[in-house]
Amino acid sequence: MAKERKKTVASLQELADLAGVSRATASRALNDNPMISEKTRARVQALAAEHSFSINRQARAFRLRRSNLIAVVFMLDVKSDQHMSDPFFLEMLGGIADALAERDYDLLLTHAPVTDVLGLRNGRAFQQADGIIFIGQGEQHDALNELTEEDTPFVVWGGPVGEKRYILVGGDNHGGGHAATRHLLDAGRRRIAFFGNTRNPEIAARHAGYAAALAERGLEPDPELTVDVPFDMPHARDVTSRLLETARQFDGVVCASDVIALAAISTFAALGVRVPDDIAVVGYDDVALASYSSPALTTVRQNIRWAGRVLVESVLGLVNGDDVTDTQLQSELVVRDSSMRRTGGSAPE
Amino acid sequence: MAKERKKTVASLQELADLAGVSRATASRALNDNPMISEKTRARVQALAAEHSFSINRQARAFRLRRSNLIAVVFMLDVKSDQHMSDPFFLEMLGGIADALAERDYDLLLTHAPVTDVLGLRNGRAFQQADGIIFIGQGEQHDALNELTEEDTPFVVWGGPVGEKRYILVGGDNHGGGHAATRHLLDAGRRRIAFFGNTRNPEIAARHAGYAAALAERGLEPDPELTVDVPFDMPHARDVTSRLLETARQFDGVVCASDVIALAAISTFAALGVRVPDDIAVVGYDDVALASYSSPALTTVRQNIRWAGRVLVESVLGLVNGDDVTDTQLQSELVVRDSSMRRTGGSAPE
DNA sequence: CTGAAAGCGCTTACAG
DNA sequence: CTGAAAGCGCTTACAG
Repeated sequence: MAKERKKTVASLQELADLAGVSRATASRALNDNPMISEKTRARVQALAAEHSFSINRQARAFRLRRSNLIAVVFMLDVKSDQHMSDPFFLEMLGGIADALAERDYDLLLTHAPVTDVLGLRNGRAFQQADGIIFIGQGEQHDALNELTEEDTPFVVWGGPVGEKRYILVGGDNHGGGHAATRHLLDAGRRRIAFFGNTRNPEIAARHAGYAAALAERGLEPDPELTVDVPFDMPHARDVTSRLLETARQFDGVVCASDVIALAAISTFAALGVRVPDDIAVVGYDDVALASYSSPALTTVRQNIRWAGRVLVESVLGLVNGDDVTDTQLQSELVVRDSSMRRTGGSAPE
Repeated sequence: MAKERKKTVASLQELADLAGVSRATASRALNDNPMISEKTRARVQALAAEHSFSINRQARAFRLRRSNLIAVVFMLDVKSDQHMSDPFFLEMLGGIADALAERDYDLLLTHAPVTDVLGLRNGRAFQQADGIIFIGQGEQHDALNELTEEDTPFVVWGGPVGEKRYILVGGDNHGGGHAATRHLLDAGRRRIAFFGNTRNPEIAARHAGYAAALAERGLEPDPELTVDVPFDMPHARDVTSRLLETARQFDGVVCASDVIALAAISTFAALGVRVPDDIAVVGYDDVALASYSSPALTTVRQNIRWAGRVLVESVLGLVNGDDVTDTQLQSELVVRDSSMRRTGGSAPE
C-alpha cells in the first residue's frame, strides 16, 4: 500500500483475465449478481479493489441506457429578472446534491434562462439525464404539461395550478401567506401591502393566503398595494421607492421572498422609514441570511434542504417506475425583529 | 409544423436510410466534416432537423471518450464548517454554468464535503468529466498537487501557495486585504481585528495584506485580534460574542468574507455595539446581498461571474491541450456605510 | 466524395 | 454457476 499503487486495470476484460474468469462473470461479480458464487464474487471484487479498477461509466451508461444523472433546471422568468443568486436556489441545490449523492446519482446543472421550455426536448437534460427536477414553474405551466409526453420523467417544485399533468412538490404557500398576514394583523397593522409577482403560481397562492387573512378581519385588499416587485435586488429597490412616493401609506408588507424583503428594508432605511416601527416586514423562505440581517427578518420558513430530498425521492421514484404523488411541505412562521416593535408586539397607531 | 411533429428518428442509421446515404456519411454530415459535399451535408442536416433527430450522446461520449462534461467540486473544510450556502458559491456557480453553456459543455456538480481529495480519483468527476474545476483549496494543497498525476485536467480557484503544480485562478487577495485595512486606517481606526481562518491560502494572503497595511503605518498586528472565525453563521456569531467579552477592545475589523461580516454586524447589534460608530466593518467578495444589508457593507469586490468565465476558459484550454497559465483577477474596494460614520469619513477618537 | 467494416467497454439472454 | 456471442449507437481509419 502506502506509496506503492498497483498497476491499475483498465477494462473489465483485463480484470477478468487476472481473475481467470470470463468477462461476463467479472461483470456479474462486480454487480453482485446472485447468480455468481460467493467465492468468485469475493475474488473478483478483491482484485478490482486491489488494482483500483472502476467500471467505465460511459460504456455502462451507453449499454444500459441509464446515466445515473439527474438534471436540475432552474426556471428563471426573464420578465421578473429573478436571479440564480437568490440564496434560496443555492440552499435547494445543496439539498438536492446531498440527497442525490446518497443515492449514487450525479447532478447535471442546466442553468440557461429558460423562456421556451419546449426547447429543452432536444437539450442535454432530456437526453442525458435519467430524470429532471424543475425548480419553479415560471409562467410555463402549459409547456410543462406538454413535456409529460416525453420519455424522461420529471418533477417540479412550484405552486398549485389547474389541469396539471406533472408531479408537483411545493410548500404550503397559501398557509404561509395567510400566517404572515395574520401575524401583521395581530401586531395591529391594518394597511398591509404584498410585494411579489402573482403570475408565478407559488406567489399567487401566497397572495391568496394574504387576501384570505385580510378577509377574515373584514378587510379588503387594496389592489394598489399588491405590487409586482421583481426578485432582483436593484429592481426591487426602484419599485419600492416609487411606491413610497406615490401610493397611499401602508404600515406592513408581506414579501414573496426574503430577498425582496431585504431589498425593501434597505430601501425603507434609505428613505428614512423605520422597520418595524413605521412599516413591519415579513419575508418568505427563511434563507440563512434572514436571521442575520438588521433587523432580523420575520419570515415564513420553508425547509429547503428537506424539500431537496423530497424532490430527489420523487424523481427517482418516477425513474424506477414507482407510483409517485404530489407532496406539500409544511411552512412555519418565524417571528423576528422586522415585524415587532422591540418593546413587544403592541398595536397602537 | 405547428402541432404536427414528424415522426422522430431514433438513430443515425434511420437518418441515413432516410437520406439515402450510409451511416458513416450521415455521421460526417452532422459533424460538418469537410470531406462531405455541401449538398449531402445540407440534405442530411435538413432531414435531421425535420425529424428532430439528435445524436445519442451516451454513445457518442462512449465512442469518443469525451463527455462534454466539466465537474465542479466545492472544497469544503469540515473544520471551518463553511457551507455551500454562502452566496459566493452560488454566484460563482452561475458564472461557471453560463460560460460552460456557451461552449456547449454541461456542468456536473459534486458537492460531497471533501476531506480526502485523493478519494476523488475513483469518483465520478475524474471518470466522467473531461475536466474539473475545484472551488477553493481547503487545506488540501498537497493532495491537489498529487492529483496532477491523473489524466483528467483541472484548475483550482484559490490563493497562492508554494510548490504548486496545478493551474490556479484567484483574486488579488493580498491587495484586497491591504486595501480594506488601509481604508480603515484612513478612517482613523487603530485597533483593527481580522476575522478568518488563515490556514486557507486565500485568507492567509488577505491576512498578509492586512498585516502589511498595518506595518506601513508602524502598527504591529495584535495576534489576539486575528481570530479564526468559521464561515458558518451560527459559529461566527458565537466566536464573535466571545471575543467581545474577553479580548481587548477594537474599533475596526477586516473580515474574510461578507457572510462573516454580516454575522459580525448582527452580533455587534445584539450586544449594543454600533456599526460603524463603535466598530467599522469591511467584508470580502461583494456578494449581491452586501449592498442591501443595514448598514450597507463596505467590502472588497471580486468579480465572481467573470471569475467563473476565466475558470471555464482555463479548464477547457487544458482539455484541448493548450498552454494555460495562472490568472490573478483584480479586486476593488467598495466603500459603503459599515465603515464610515454617516456624517463623513472623519477620524476622531 | 462515399461506404463497408471494425471496434469503443460493457451487459445479458441463451446455452451448457 | 459460468462462458461464448451478440449488440447497444456511434466514429474513423481504410479502401475505392
